[in-house]
Amino acid sequence: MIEQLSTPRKNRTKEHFQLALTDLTKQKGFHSVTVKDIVDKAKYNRSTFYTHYQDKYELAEDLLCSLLDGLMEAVGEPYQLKQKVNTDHLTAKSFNIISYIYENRNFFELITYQDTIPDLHTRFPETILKIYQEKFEFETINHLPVDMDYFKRYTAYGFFGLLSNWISTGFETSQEEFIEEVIRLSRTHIAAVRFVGER
Amino acid sequence: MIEQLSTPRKNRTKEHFQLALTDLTKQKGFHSVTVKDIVDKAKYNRSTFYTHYQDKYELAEDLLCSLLDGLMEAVGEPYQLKQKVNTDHLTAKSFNIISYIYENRNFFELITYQDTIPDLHTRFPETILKIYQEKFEFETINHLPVDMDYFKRYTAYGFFGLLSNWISTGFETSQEEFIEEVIRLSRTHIAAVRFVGER
DNA sequence: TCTTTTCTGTCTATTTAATAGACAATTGAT
DNA sequence: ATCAATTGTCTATTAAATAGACAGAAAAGA
Repeated sequence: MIEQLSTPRKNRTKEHFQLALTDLTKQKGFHSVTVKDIVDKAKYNRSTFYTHYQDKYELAEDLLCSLLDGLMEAVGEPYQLKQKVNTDHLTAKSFNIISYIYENRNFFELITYQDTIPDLHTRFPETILKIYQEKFEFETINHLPVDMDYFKRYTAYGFFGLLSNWISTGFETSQEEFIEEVIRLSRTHIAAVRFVGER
Repeated sequence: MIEQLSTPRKNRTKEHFQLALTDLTKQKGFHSVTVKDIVDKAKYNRSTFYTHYQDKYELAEDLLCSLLDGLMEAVGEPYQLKQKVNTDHLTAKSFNIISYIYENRNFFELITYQDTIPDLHTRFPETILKIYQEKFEFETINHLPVDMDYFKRYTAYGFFGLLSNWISTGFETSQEEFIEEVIRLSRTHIAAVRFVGER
């Protein structure tokens, strides 16, 4: 009698629709993707689509949220640090944002398209910023006094710029090399990082 | 009242199990893949697995058949030729075996693994041979008389050797370049090809 | 422009694939 | 030798998925 909002079965079906939308968006651009295209690709009945989503925009929103929420959560675990870490000791392990994006590159490649998932181009960098705001604490080199809000925005968008390039070039440089580059640039003005706990 | 042997819904579920098995086999080797692994990966209930397959071996067999049958069928269409074609006029369009393998490279990469889908290492080349036997007719350079059974076996396994290398090197050379190479080698002893119709 | 086709969103009724869970037997690892 | 995990088989249950109709909107063609 209790109808579940989320079950393994529902999630599975939704994921298949999400994957279909991702591929179709790359193929023909989001605006020209039809619900029929999606159900044909995912091999479901058209009725099934409407039991889960109102239209393709709701599906796109769901897809976007799934991956951006996933990105947020990926930061906390499993390599969460408890004390502050000097940037000259930063290791690749700290950067699970990067590995998350790489693992889900099939989705994040969508930022290289113009006619793509709605709001992706704004909400992806916003999410990076949110992570910086909520999950990290920074210490400037020589304790230079700065407005930390601005500093976080500055470094977050700097990082976003590097990420965009990494994605757009088809992940040419390896994860490890890319992380090294990010660390090198961080050291120019960040003395230490603290990863803020979830609770 | 009539129970269908194959429905879109069944096929879809089976495909998901097949994909899960493919990935897991690459990850940990076929012998150590469990049914539990498969259902966890594909996100189905374990009971569901047994409504479709007896065990992982039956799934493997199904997967193997799907792709080898697909390969057979890919030859006939859509570029089936009706008259004989001189090898110096062979074009890339004739080689839909190659494009099929490339499109399904996620599966065919399994030949680069030792502990892989049972019988793949023998049945893949056997299928290539079967295609040569049933779908092609050859004409040797200068009409040199040969036992055509042997000739087909010889050229089929030669082609298989090239394919194996192409797959093993991670599809380094492009489809087009690879096809050109195959054509060049074919010309050394094949004067003409005829694609045999299905019916 | 008008015509035709395709797609949409919403709605039924139906069914069957998927689920949950128990069970003893088997396997694998320590 | 022991313990945990997995297997294969079996129930009963259910809700996701299907089939299909419908009028209206949108897109494509003439």
